[in-house]
Amino acid sequence: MSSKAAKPGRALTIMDVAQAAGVSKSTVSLVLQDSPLIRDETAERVREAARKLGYVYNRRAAELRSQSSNTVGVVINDLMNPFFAEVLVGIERKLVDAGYIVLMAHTHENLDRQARVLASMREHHAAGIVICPALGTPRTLPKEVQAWGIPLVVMVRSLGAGSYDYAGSDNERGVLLATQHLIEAGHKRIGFLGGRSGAVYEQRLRGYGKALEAAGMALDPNLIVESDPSRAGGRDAMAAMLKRKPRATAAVCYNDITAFGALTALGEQGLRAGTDFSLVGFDNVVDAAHSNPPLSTVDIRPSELGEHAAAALMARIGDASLKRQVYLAEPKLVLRQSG
Amino acid sequence: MSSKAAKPGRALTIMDVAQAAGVSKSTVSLVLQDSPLIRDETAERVREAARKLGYVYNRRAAELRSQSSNTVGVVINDLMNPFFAEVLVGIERKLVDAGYIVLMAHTHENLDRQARVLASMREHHAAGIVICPALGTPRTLPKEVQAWGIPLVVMVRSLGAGSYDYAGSDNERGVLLATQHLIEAGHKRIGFLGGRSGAVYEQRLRGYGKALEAAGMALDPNLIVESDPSRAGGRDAMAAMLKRKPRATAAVCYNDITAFGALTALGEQGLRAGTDFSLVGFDNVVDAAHSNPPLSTVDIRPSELGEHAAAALMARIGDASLKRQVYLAEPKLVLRQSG
DNA sequence: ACGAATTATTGGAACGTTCCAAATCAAATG
DNA sequence: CATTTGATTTGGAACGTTCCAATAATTCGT
Repeated sequence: MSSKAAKPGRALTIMDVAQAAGVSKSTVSLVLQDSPLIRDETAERVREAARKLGYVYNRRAAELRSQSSNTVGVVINDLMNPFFAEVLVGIERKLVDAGYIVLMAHTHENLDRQARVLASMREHHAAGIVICPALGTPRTLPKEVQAWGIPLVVMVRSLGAGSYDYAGSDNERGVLLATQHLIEAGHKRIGFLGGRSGAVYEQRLRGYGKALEAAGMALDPNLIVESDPSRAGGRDAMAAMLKRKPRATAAVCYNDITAFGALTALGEQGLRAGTDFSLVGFDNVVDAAHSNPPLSTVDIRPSELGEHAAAALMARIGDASLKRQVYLAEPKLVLRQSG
Repeated sequence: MSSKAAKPGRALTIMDVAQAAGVSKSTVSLVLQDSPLIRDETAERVREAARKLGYVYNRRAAELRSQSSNTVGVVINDLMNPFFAEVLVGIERKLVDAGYIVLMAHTHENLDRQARVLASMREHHAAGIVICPALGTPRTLPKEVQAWGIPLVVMVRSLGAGSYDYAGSDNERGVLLATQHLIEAGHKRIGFLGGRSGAVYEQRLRGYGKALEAAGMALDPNLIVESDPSRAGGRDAMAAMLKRKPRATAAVCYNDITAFGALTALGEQGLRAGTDFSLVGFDNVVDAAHSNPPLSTVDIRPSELGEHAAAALMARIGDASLKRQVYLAEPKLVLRQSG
């Protein structure tokens, strides 16, 4: 709003404010920290001077001296997937509301990039890091980052056993629910569509297998088709699935984004999801309610997941000795038109 | 990888490395900056010592002393829109490749939040900021941020006349192209669907009007229906549009995401885009190629746009006296199945 | 082999804050 | 009025770098 001085030689410092207010720099510092040590009257005078001069706090200097930090690193593997965008939004909101600011990096599933940005965040003295690890991330990552002395929470993709904080969802159960639903609807040939590697894939696929098994149905490998976890991937996967005979009549998808792609492939064959083929996704991305047709899916509340990850990180920053924190979103099946 | 010491009293500093390498702290500093002043042999010895000790560079201290910064602020208004996610990815990639790191904030179109995060980035001494301003951002913002001494580039939403750097697209021409296409396809009742306020909306709407005018067609306000720029909004808008009589037979959408919503509404009426109704979007988000059916749209290469914004910012950081930089993506119509 | 020119290295001040122990002030006590 | 107590305020050191001017080491020309 009101920025007066910005020219004078160097930047305004606490000393300039001190002088203008007729107090010492220490007093100004205390005021800026809202210390109760300073008499209200004095504090007000200092604040007034700061405002008048257009002083701006130098957080770098402050953090250097106090060995503190209010920046948090967030590393995301695939922002093109709206699921992660939602998660990121949740994280960011929670952190900013708590007074942090986010150092964000996108790895695009590239391990080199991931290593680089982590190192950079370390150099920047991030107060903590939340990461959704790129595919192929070594299980030793949490230990390594912790050795740096930086609190870490792993998100979505678990990294094997270990004592790191984690926020994710119960993937196995989620897909189990979805598959059961299709079974109950009377489908006899149910496919598992999309996705490929990684812990999440395995967990979801397991849920599929278990549901089939519980219903006494055989798992037909012919009905599992892998793909990139993207819309394009889902489209290709569904196209492939429709070619396999005997044809599936329903499928649970690796995630919503592949389900969207599958919807397209169905449309291209003149098939409509919900009537000609039953489809259910996973994630319940906000747009799942508005796809064509609206997608039945497993809700794991993505942005809440992000908020929980952020909360866990802040808790860990606050107390390094906390016991392991794990948030597992409880999956809920939400039925819409696609299946 | 190899972190040995992390315990000893305080954190490792340049002085520890100096001692271990048998040189002065100044020499170590020079080595860390890859200064050619230091003999190769000495430099190697220093690096070796640093590696052995597990030294990590303290960028905060360095930046404080040198009054430099390698962090850039990026503020985004709506990450839920894949268009912005793509733009962000482009920005991030370009910046990280150039050695910067991104301070990211999401405003969710909230002016308070925007003001807060900008102030925070200022305190953090961001080297520059790229912003896609929240709706209702005062036109004075660029001047204000520049007065802070922070290079700024405005993205997507222009902020009136002024000498700020800008990266966006030729919205009027883009929509004009789209509308002309529908006219040439023989449509007589063409709607404009979705979007609401802001510079972008006005520009796109103007392109629509101009195309109609050039073809000697009257602009029927009844065919313009506003909405949130979201999938849900687009869905509602299309539902509304289909109710107005006489009915439109085609529409150009404010952007891809509303077009996707429109596709859903069409589906719900048993109509298929491309045959029963022609629809064209705007942005060419990557998923536009894989919607159901694939969306005809105006391509403005979102991630490239982000890269250009980042490039402009870096150029400005490098030379404050540069003349105004403006990148306007040249829109290209890409025809797929929806229209 | 000697001073000049060049190349390498270095110590101390500085960046803008916070921390600490000590100094000052006001009020209260005896 | 001197003294103790508690509330305020303060100067200087410290955080871990980089910058600068100056010193030390090396190379060169003759």
